[in-house]
Amino acid sequence: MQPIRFKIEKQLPGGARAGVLHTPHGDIQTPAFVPVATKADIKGIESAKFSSLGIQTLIANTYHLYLSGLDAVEKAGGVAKFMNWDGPTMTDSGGFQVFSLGTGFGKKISKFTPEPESEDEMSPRKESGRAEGEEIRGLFRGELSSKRAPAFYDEELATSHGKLAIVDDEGVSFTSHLDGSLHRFTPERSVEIQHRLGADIFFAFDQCTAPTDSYEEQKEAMERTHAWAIRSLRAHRQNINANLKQGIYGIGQGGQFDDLRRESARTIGGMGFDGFGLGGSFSRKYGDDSLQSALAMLKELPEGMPVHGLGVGEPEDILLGAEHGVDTFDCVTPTRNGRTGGLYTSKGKIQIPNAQYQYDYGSLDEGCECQVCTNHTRAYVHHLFRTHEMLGPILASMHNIYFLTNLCKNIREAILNDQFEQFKEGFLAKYRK
RNA sequence: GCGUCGGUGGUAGAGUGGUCAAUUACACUUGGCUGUAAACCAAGCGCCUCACGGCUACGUAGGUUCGAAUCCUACCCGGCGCA
Repeated sequence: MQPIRFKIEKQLPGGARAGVLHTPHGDIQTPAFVPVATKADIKGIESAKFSSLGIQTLIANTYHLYLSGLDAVEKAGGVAKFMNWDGPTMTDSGGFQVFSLGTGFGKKISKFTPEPESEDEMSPRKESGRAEGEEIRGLFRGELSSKRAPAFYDEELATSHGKLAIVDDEGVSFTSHLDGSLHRFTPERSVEIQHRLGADIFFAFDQCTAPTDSYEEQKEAMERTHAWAIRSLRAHRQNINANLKQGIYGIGQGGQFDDLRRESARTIGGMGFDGFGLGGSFSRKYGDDSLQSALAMLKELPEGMPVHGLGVGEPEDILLGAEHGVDTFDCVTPTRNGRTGGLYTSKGKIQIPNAQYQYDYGSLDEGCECQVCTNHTRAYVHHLFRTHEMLGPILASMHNIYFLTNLCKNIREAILNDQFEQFKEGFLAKYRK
């Protein structure tokens, strides 16, 4: 029996759908928002509070837990048990870190060739650093036997421009952002770690890109992601025990190019994954709306395959995604914004530390029924931020999470009641006011 | 009373003849944050101006100097010591 099963309860002609995602640790009513628990915690929020905030599941991170805590998590019986959370969990593959640790940002990231050593400086410090680098190079070079000249790890290159990671076709080499130690991920390694983390749903190792990357770069990353998807899936299928308990989602890429997106969806969709992840980076700072392109993938996927939007978390984007049939959304927005003073309200985002809220004794978001809004005022949360009390970021994060889980809940109900359009228009009219 | 050290922008605290409207931190104002290297980052923060630029400023008042927050004199205020 498959660990992950998805049942669509109702689907609208435009694609929006309400469903139930069955996992070994319970059902997820979709569309659903999935808070990010990078290092086995939703920053600032204890697991006992999850349910009251509408949280049905969460997503932890392979990269971070691999660097610290993997053994402890595994011995505890997996991320969920470790956190004392009895609901479903997911883990991300670490693929995003390949991007966020510096291979992205429009830079060339693959197939570096060795530079002849320059002999211009003789300081002992330089010397020892280089010696270490040489060792690493030799190691990685020796491991690889593909006909294509694989990239190798070059410490100097990696740490220049603030980069910590270098990609090649086999995998990615990176230095820990914590202590600078050297590591390497491959699809097989990512899957193995995710087996040990034991989430109900985990993701294939992929290469994330930015919408500012060129067509060639997007294509290359997409093709590499496809190759890694096959390897991830194969690695997973070889572990029978894990197959009984965990489902694996493949990730499609393609950036801002619809044709690549469609090709990626068809390719990944046809591999036999339990679900599909919309890959990419949808931050507005890139100025390009690659989310629209990503949504082009939905029509290419096998019917009934659950779809997860990776890193999609602004209310407007969740609405847009759900409208096209995205079932689950994970994002750091509620916790990161909350921690830094940004609050989601039905009338748009506000900065609670701003001076105008000092004597505002109204609730954070009028009409919100979350435990923060029903118990505290804007003035109080403002004060907590001004005095740097940790409760401020906690309360703000809690409210934001509720705001997004509740948004998804409302979307779901609207779909089931054939009122999606009305709900969407009503929400946006107020939110964008 | 004598001696001595010190008085700098909202605060603390650099600067000790020109490159000083004045380092830095905090505070303050406002932005930003989309698979978390993020309890973070950025910008602004004397007055006027879109800007170029101008004006007023480093206890107060004078003075030396081409030029002073920086040197001198007096005074005011504060710390410390001696009476």
